[in-house]
Amino acid sequence: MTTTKKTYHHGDLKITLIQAASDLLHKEGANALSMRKLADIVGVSRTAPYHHFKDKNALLCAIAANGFEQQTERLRQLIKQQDHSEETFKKYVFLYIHFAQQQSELYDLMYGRTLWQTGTPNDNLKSASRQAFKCWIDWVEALQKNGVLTSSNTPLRVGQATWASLHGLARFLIDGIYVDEENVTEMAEQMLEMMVIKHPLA
Amino acid sequence: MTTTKKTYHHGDLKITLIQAASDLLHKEGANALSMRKLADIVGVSRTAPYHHFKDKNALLCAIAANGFEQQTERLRQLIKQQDHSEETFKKYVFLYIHFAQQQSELYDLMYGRTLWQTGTPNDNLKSASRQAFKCWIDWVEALQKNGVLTSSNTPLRVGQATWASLHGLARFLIDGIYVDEENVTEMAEQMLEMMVIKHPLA
DNA sequence: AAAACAATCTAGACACTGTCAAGATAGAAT
DNA sequence: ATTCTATCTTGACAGTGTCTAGATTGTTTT
Repeated sequence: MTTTKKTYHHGDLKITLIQAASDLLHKEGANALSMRKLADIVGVSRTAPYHHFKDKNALLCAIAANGFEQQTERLRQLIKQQDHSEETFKKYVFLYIHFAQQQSELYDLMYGRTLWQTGTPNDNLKSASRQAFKCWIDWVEALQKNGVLTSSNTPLRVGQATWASLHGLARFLIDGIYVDEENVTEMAEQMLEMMVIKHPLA
Repeated sequence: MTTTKKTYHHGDLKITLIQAASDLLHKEGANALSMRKLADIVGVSRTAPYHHFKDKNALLCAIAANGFEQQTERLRQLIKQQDHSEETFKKYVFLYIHFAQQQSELYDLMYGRTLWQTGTPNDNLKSASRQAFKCWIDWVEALQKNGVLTSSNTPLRVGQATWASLHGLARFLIDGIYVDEENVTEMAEQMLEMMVIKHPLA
């Protein structure tokens, strides 16, 4: 017994489970993520995880909530460092798509029906996703004031419409239909052209 | 034995299975659609369906392919009856969203990762979805020529971008995140405003 | 320090899933 | 009439989520 301590009580099981689950999700996909396999990996009995998560849904909610916090933080960083310009907006669009591609399984979990429709979104998850949404809407409002996005509608509506568009592109990409990875840049730029207000050259 | 004939061979099993599966999918959702339950409903042993479909994936592909054919047909009808005007385009946008809402489980199967990423899309499915896509791109080209959609890019790119936007809205709606049913109309209209070219009033 | 309690972990079981293998039955082709 | 083939059945296996009852440990109360 040099490094690994083998006590009856694990000690960190909850955090360890979330980490192992996130890892497994990323590496082998949502389909390969089972409670039993997870318990095996962590080195604990099949039912041990149920003392920290009510059910599988709860575990997945925790992972998804983490994802939302990551994404919110990333957006906050970008806004803080830079201005509310068209360029920053474009940068975020590419960042968003990139995130969806790099973490496609996590992205699916965060925005997909597994948790929101089939399952039951946690309070934690609901709050984390709401925060991400609010952060976006606030920024959209700033972008509207700067003339980057249209002011023909409320920040809420414009925010929903733009995010939905982004989301659709992300989904086509990671679900593997109608759009392939080669043309992501072109696609995103075409989409930006539809979203961003065209100003006469000064 | 008045109506139901109880022969050893079913006769129509393949078609019956597709119909029962579509029905079950629509009424109880993809999660409730299992091969065994299906066999039970149809009144046949658990493994009988496997003589008509290689596996569950193949059955789902058949259902999804049907969905694409329906959608293509609907678009063709709309174009044939009407012109390539902005109004027709708007009509289709609402039709599309309506389809996604009314047949949300089918929509998810058609465009989701279950078949395209996790599973393996059938040749039938690939062909049906490609046809739907081609039909859309052709129409986009006509709409570009009529000045409804932007000509700043190829029909392919504009078609991808617009469809992806629609898809994103549909997904948010049916997956139950960030958009609720009350505001569908407003949302769709905001999206249309981003997509359709604004002409100076004649 | 001893005893009661609560948190955590375990093994066993149940119902469910997709699907493989081996055999039964029926209709079609020879 | 016999062979062939398509179709259907039963039995089995490994995998899933999760419930129950019991074991072990750490914490609190006496």
